[in-house]
Amino acid sequence: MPKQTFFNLPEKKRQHLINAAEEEFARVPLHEASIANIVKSAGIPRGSFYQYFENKEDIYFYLLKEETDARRIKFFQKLEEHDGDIINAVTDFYYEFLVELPDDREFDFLKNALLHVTHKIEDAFTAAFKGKHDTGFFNEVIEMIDKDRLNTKNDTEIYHMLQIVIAVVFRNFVEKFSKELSDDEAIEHFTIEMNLLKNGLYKN
Amino acid sequence: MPKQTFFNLPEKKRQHLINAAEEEFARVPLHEASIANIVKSAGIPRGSFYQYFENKEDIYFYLLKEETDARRIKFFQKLEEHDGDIINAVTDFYYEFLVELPDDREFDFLKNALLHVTHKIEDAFTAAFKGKHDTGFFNEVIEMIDKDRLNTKNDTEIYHMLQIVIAVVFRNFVEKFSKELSDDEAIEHFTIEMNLLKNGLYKN
DNA sequence: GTTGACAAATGACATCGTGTCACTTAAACT
DNA sequence: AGTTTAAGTGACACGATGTCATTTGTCAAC
Repeated sequence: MPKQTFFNLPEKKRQHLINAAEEEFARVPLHEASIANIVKSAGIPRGSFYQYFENKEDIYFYLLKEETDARRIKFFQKLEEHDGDIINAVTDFYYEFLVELPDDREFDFLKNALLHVTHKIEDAFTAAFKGKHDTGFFNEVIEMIDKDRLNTKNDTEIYHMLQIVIAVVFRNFVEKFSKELSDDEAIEHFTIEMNLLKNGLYKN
Repeated sequence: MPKQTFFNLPEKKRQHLINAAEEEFARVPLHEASIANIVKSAGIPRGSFYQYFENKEDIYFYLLKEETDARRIKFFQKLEEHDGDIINAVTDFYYEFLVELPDDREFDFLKNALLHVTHKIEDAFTAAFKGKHDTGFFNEVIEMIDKDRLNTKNDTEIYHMLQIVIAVVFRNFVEKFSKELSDDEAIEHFTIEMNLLKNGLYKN
């Protein structure tokens, strides 16, 4: 977490710094990003950066969380819109994400994150869906899901269903970025996989 | 790829260097590993390292490929043993991987890789299953699969089934390592998810 | 309005890591 | 032996990180 001094900063200066950081993280993935570039672009001295943040990761995960928090709200909206149909909700979510493309900087930021995923980054992303246990979002999703459509009413199994869906959604994002699929191709692939998940891979 | 000079090295010296590198990559993930440590531990001068490899990534992905190549062969064996039943094959594969634990160094090496996955690392792993298009391994798997068990005979859909299976297998490995699950827990989770994949998430 | 105390700002610096390059040594071939 | 080609070597230039002693700013109390 950023230090208190960061939040005490005048709005304008704080935005400047955030912009500079986003720019750098859109340019290159986390491990290639340099604090030197951020402070240079933000026009602040190096020492100041360390007044506000512990290190590079600190500001990175702060920005990433900001980003994913916004998406989580979107996801819950979709889940409600689709009456707890998790597959429809997630498909709509994926579709909307691709179509109303974030601006270039945001796009590149997420692209870099997804193509250079570490476990911590994946956690930050998936927290948008399943939430941390202590925040209770996971349970919230389970409650909102329409269990009548599902093959089971067992919470443990539903938990694993969510894990599967998240893994496949994630994979599709990565594939979209790494193979530079068009939106249409990406959505086609996504739909095929969601249907396979629904109906199962094997004959019954 | 390592340079020719590396392969020209006397067996013993080469093994020494490989050992030193594996040790370092077992200690910390790729981006924290230092060439300084490797050459120090291997007892070779820094300049020599660059005679053999382009950089850190070069030796890392070489080692990772060695590792995954061995596993790919195992996977094909399993696929044959289980008469093309991909889920059974992959479950057996997962089980065996966990039980006949690699030695500590190998274990930590893979753990570090899996917990700090980048797209390139994931590719190296999944290549073990699906192979590169140009090597034809993907087609090979498709041919070996018993399509009669599947919900479709369409190659495109089967391709996506494989992608799904790979994504879920991958997720289970990461979960096992990140949550430090016992082997029993890991296998239980895996089995649940494989059954969900087989039968589908939704009622039909 | 001066003082004192605390928070924030600053940039030089110590440290460490990378990749290169000019030079040395060894090997192979004539 | 002499020449050419490959491999070995470590000092060095460069760039990045995180720290710290010092300076600057702020604000309440007197």
